[in-house]
Amino acid sequence: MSNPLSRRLARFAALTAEDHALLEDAGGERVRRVGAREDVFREGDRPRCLYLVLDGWAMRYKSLEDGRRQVLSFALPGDICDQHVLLLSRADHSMSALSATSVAEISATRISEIARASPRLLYALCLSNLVGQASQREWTINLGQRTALERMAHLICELFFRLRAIGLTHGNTCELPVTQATLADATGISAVHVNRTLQELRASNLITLRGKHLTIDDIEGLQSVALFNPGYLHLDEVERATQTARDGEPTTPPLLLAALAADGG
Amino acid sequence: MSNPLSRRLARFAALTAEDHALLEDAGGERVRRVGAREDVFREGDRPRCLYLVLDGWAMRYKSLEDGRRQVLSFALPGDICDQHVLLLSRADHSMSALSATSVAEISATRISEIARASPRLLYALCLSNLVGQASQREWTINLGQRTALERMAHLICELFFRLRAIGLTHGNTCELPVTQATLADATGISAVHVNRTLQELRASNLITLRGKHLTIDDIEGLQSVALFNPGYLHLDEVERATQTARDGEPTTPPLLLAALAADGG
DNA sequence: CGTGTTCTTGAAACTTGTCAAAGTTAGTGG
DNA sequence: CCACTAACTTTGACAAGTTTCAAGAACACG
Repeated sequence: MSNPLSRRLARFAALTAEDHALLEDAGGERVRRVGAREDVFREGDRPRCLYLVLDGWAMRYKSLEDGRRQVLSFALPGDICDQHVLLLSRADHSMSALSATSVAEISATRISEIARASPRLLYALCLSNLVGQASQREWTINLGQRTALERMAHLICELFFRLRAIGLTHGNTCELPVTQATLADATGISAVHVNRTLQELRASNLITLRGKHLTIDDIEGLQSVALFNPGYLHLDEVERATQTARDGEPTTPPLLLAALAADGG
Repeated sequence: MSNPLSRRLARFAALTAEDHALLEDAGGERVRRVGAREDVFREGDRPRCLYLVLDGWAMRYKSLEDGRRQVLSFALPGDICDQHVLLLSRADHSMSALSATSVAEISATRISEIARASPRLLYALCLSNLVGQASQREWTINLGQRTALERMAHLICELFFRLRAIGLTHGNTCELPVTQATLADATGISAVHVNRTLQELRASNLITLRGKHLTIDDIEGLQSVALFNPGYLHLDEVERATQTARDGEPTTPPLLLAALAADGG
């Protein structure tokens, strides 16, 4: 019940005891420890399995030929690297650990076993995938439309909300094991300006940031600066999904895949 | 054989005559004509079906409360709006036509029929979906790391390559029914600066752009300015997928959904 | 207790945005 | 088919935001 994948998927569907049991040994399948700054997989690698972050922070990123680098997303405990790695012949981006991290390697066949055994789990996996897409869209907007200050505030909001959803906050504080250089690669602003931007957020009494220790002093103020609306994170999708579990079929039209499972199962 | 969905999916898998037949009437299911600047669906709408662009150009976009707007992607003939609309209770972004456009409305049940009837089609649909995600990642990098000039060049490269793949180019020219204001919303730069940037591309003898008529004068030069690598568009994915069709099961580990279809079918 | 990484600061340069107005094009109705 | 209007493109001058470079301070690790 307490493994990260269970907790994650439980956000998207009301899982039964059997569902949890199914996920339980998936988490233990094969665990790999990755040190800070080490890659989990690299652009161009042949995909072998899905990676599930059990503990620690990771990021997905992609580089330009000349060395410029863009962080695509941060992966927190319970997050699965996106499924493209299984369908395409080569990974088109890399993933690396920001702190000491442990990741579970889940084979494709295991995933499909899980999905076939439980329509709820398939539904939850699809939703988890779609939430990843929604986040990528939000990052697109963040980079395209927001100012440096707004972007930083937005990123901090996202991380704080996500950490809170998985129980990794204490009141209004959390860890932020990310260097300013990495924040720069995530927000598309220079490292120097990240520094100035963080100072501005501090000066506005919105956050306190010392070392890797972040405190949100004024979450509403921060959200308002960031034009942050947590909807895209779908942190409470479970309400609708609960109906799914009850009726056997989702109340909203299912994605092609969810539909498949419902009919074909 | 000649409908846009067929052509699109044929890029991702070697389709049989039956596959094409299946797709044939899907395209005709229900066609809606949308005038320029008109919305196909709007953020907050309840999803009813998938939209397939048959003809004309459309865009997906999302707005900030204060009116700033980010284009998320352009949809050309053969493109499907992404599938999130079916799994989430509310659309989290809008889609609107850039020119007179016709879109087919494909119901969720129809999609799942198609997917269940042919593993190849399911596989192709999944790939189509993943290519959309890869594009979104590329846009993230574009906005985060490239300069205004590089971004414009990159966007033009993407559009030209995509148009060529669907036969909508004539030599090195194509239509570009997009105002500079829209290009601004897509590249995250101001409309005025878009204008200057286009002039710079013209001055470098890379493109000719008069009205809605675009000519690429030096595609290699443009790609090099843009740091453009067409790989993410997966314009030639069919090679691997051909194997799929032959062996009945993909040679690379299938996505959870493709796996489902292969086993459950 | 070094030593390398990360954070911070200042000044100057550069890119991009804003404002405002003029020119051009396209579409509509008389 | 012209005239008129609205939408779109182009221009210049200036302001603002952000980057770059360079150097010093703080911190973290072995």
